[in-house]
Amino acid sequence: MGLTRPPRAVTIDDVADRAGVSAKTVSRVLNNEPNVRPAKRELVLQASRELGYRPNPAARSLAGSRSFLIAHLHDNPVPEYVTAVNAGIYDACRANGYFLLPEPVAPDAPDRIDRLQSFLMTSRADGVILTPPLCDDAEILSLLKQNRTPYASLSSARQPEQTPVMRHDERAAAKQMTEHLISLGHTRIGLIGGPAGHQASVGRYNGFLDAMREAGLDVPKALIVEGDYSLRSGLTAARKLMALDPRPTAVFATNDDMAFGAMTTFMAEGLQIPRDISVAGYDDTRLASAVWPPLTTVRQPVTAMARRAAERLMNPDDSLPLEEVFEFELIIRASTGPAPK
Amino acid sequence: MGLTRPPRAVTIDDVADRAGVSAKTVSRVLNNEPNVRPAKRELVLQASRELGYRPNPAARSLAGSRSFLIAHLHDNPVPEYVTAVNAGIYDACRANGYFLLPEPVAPDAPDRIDRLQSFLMTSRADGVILTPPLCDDAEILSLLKQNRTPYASLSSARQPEQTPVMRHDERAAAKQMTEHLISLGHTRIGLIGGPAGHQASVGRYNGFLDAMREAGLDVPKALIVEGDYSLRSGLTAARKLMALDPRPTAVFATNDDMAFGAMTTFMAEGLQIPRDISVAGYDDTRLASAVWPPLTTVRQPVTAMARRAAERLMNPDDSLPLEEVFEFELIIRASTGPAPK
DNA sequence: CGCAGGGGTGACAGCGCTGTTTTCCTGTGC
DNA sequence: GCACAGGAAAACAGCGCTGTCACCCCTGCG
Repeated sequence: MGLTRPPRAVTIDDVADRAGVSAKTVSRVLNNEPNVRPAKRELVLQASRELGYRPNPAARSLAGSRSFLIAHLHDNPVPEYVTAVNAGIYDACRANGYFLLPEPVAPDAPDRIDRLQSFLMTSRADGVILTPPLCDDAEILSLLKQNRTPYASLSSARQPEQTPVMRHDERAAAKQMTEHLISLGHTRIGLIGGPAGHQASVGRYNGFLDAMREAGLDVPKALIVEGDYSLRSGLTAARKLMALDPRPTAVFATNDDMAFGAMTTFMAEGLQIPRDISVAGYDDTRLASAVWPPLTTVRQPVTAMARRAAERLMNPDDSLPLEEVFEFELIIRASTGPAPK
Repeated sequence: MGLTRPPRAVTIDDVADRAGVSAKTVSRVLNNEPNVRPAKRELVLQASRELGYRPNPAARSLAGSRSFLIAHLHDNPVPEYVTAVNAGIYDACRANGYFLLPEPVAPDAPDRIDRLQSFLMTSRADGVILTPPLCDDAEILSLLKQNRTPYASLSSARQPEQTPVMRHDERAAAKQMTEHLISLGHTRIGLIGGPAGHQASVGRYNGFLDAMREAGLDVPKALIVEGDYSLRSGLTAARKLMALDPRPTAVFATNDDMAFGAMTTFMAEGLQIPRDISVAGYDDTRLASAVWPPLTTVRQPVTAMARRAAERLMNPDDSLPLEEVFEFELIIRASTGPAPK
């Protein structure tokens, strides 16, 4: 059983021989270590190029006791989000000679901590990237700490440890989106929020309140419905909002999936969007521009944030601020329009 | 620069000492090699359990000259597809002690062959999973052959080499879908096909023709429009179909994204789906059930196929047939309905 | 009762790198 | 012209496993 392939030739010794230097010097050159005369450096580089030499990662790992692996722990149910994050980490890894190891974490599995521990020990990943909602999971953070595994996160929550955090200002974004709706004449605006435990939910919720309050608008409890970022929850939340009298003329769902769910409910009930009701989302997933009408939403630079997080992990620099804040962008499309008279 | 972490303790020697056997015997037990007496086997297993021993993958790779890495080369633009494939490979890898290494391949980059070569040499992946449309790329197949890298594919095309191929019967699926439309009374059915070079396109196209021909229905050239599996191409293809007189009463898009594009065009033009025009897709992506109206489509067991492909790669068995055919499923939803009078 | 044959086991030598130590060399100051 | 510091380079010893081979001991058979 199992795969075995004939080993390939070129080793560091071949390069050393060809360049007329020691293996260690080759190692120094290829790892950009100091104390090599430029002439020799060039010699080594050329020999390496001519032979098409690629260091054996297993040997490097074993000798250097690092794996050149960055793990991406993910439990986000939206595949596009995971893909976007992966893309960013991948870029950074490639540029630094690391590899990306994506590792799904079952959100509610009771043995997820054990499995994660096992993953950390078997993979020997040098560092870990955390994304919401995993990044706010205290158990996991403490497991990482205990394993002394460095990590960086894409999160909005305050982190308990001194680790790099990439984020955008969700509160400001949600506020702007709400202001957009208000500027269209809406006064009864429903909010479909995320689960209360979820940190991203808090910022978005507060941003919504900020805008409403500043505009002097009332926010009755009934206008705020809790979802869980799933499409299905958007469906049912929208049904609750529809049942109100008077019903809201606009709905801000705090992620695109719930917005899609809400749109489906409204359209199934015969409402026209945005003529009868406006809908806004959050995240600018791929389908936001694909559905009809295309969805007004907020775009955060997920890939760039992930890239940066991975870079920070591979090139630690204590002089950098732990937190980096990225720009978001309001994407106004056809799903939001003037409030009906 | 770079990450370095304090090495962790437990090695194979620790386990050997505790069990009172040689390191080699521990190795034998943990690799399920024969010639170990049950009693000793149990001893080793227990010692290993007590110490929480995890073999160092770098050392295993170096000594055994295999990387325990399965690469997933992907250039499919639909993130959900890639995610579904990843999930399957991941499962199989986990069960076999391998790791999954996803590697994006830029579809049209001129240096993609060089980059891939470099990837194969640096990663030392033991095997590769190929998905459409990459799996039909002759240059890449020959590169793999040349590197003696084993691979398995999810493909519909006949493979030039003796490698495992997981597929479903696209022609039959497309035929069934077309028959579904015909049974609803449609006679003028438009087809939005994939790019001509794309192998999956051919089967779906032929299945469509099969059904039309069997029903004795005419298929004028104008009813067949070529897309490229992107949402945008669905948009424009639908516009061409709308311009026809008489216009089709149903459209079969050979993937969901193009179907979404078509739906958007139709709805933007004021048509109601399925009252005025029916739309069917292919792939059952996550959003097929999320848009309004939910999309009638074909589901192929992508994850299961990917899992199997990876299993076949890790446990080669010449007695198995190279090709395995998986069941598809017609998912009838609300986007298709009776033909208008 | 002796011997071939084979299963069970351990000793040993690397896999291809890098960290550490040691040696060599070059340039400086007096 | 010589001692010496410190940079450049090589020597060396592993990292933690697995492949190979030698060995032992047991069985079955003549």
